[in-house]
Amino acid sequence: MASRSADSRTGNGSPPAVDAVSLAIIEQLQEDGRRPYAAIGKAVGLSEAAVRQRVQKLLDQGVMQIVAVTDPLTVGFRRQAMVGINVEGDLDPVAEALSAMAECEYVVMTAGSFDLMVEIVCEDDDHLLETINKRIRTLPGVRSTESFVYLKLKKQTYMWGTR
Amino acid sequence: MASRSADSRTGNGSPPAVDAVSLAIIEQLQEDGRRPYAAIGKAVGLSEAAVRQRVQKLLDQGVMQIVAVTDPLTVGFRRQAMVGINVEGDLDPVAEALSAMAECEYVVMTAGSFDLMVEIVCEDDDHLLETINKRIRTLPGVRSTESFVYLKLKKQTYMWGTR
DNA sequence: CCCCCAACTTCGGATTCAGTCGCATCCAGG
DNA sequence: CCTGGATGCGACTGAATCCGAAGTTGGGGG
Repeated sequence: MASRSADSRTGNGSPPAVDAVSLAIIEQLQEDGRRPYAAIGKAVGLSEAAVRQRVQKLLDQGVMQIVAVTDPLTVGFRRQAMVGINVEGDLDPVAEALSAMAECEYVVMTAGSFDLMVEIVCEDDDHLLETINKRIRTLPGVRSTESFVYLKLKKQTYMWGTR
Repeated sequence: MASRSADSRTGNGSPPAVDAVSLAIIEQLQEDGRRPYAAIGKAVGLSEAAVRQRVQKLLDQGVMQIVAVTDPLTVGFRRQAMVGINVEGDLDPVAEALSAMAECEYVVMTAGSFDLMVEIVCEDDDHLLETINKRIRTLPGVRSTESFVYLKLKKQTYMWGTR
């Protein structure tokens, strides 16, 4: 029962370990997020209902989500950049502020010569400049930034766990 | 008609501009990749079949894909890093080699003090070291690398075009 | 003016989804 | 060893959804 208390923890404990069958289900849905439960069941050796229950649980637990992902260029976002940021003092408030910005697609705290790295998705050069210069660099605690404008996206997969 | 010939091009011409209705459909599927076509139709003002046809075309054209995305930590990948790379000569062969590696989730050519930036997803420290030290740094043309190990992922969305 | 193409709607049948039930298995405690 | 509770699975049923085909409309281009 003492071990039970650990179960309620959100993420990085041992309990939420996804078993091999659920991994196989995830792989199926990574190929096609709309694949019918029956087809998945046949592929992984489970009944349709069992697959449905597992998928529902995986979604509820936040282990995976099923979403549409788009090519930014074709939906009108022509400028992207990775921005490395150095911060003075506590990282959290800066990370929170960045996360609240719609243009920040990706915010991560890192070890190395940057404290934070942020991926920015913008419509055009003006939008990108405005975002970096007026909104990020003016955040309290931001000491310096370095931008890496995207020239060409060569690979982008969503296949974690498919190895 | 001369402009017509450009239509056959894969991606970055003007033609594949996604109209407002398709954008609305994409937004629906970004919220829930399995939402029924009828529900989407009601939301965007189209019949169920019309939505289905548009979704199929968007998928065929590669404008979007519907996939399951997972939290790397919960499926056994505990070490991630962004790696900035400087290259000697042509970037393409290096980018190709990186794209072929399963551990490289994300490969992009950039302007700035790195030529390439790559996101690496690994199971543990050994795997990460092996990947960076033995497989990336030994690629012909790679002049230098700089690694940014992830300490905490603060935000990760898939909402391009939902603004 | 007519033809053609693209996109939409309607429609019916096959499939799939969403609950619910009972059963087998597994563990903890008596 | 045996019992009680919880969990995960397969089977079943009605309702919703998916899917292909066919018919309709509207707008260029010849």
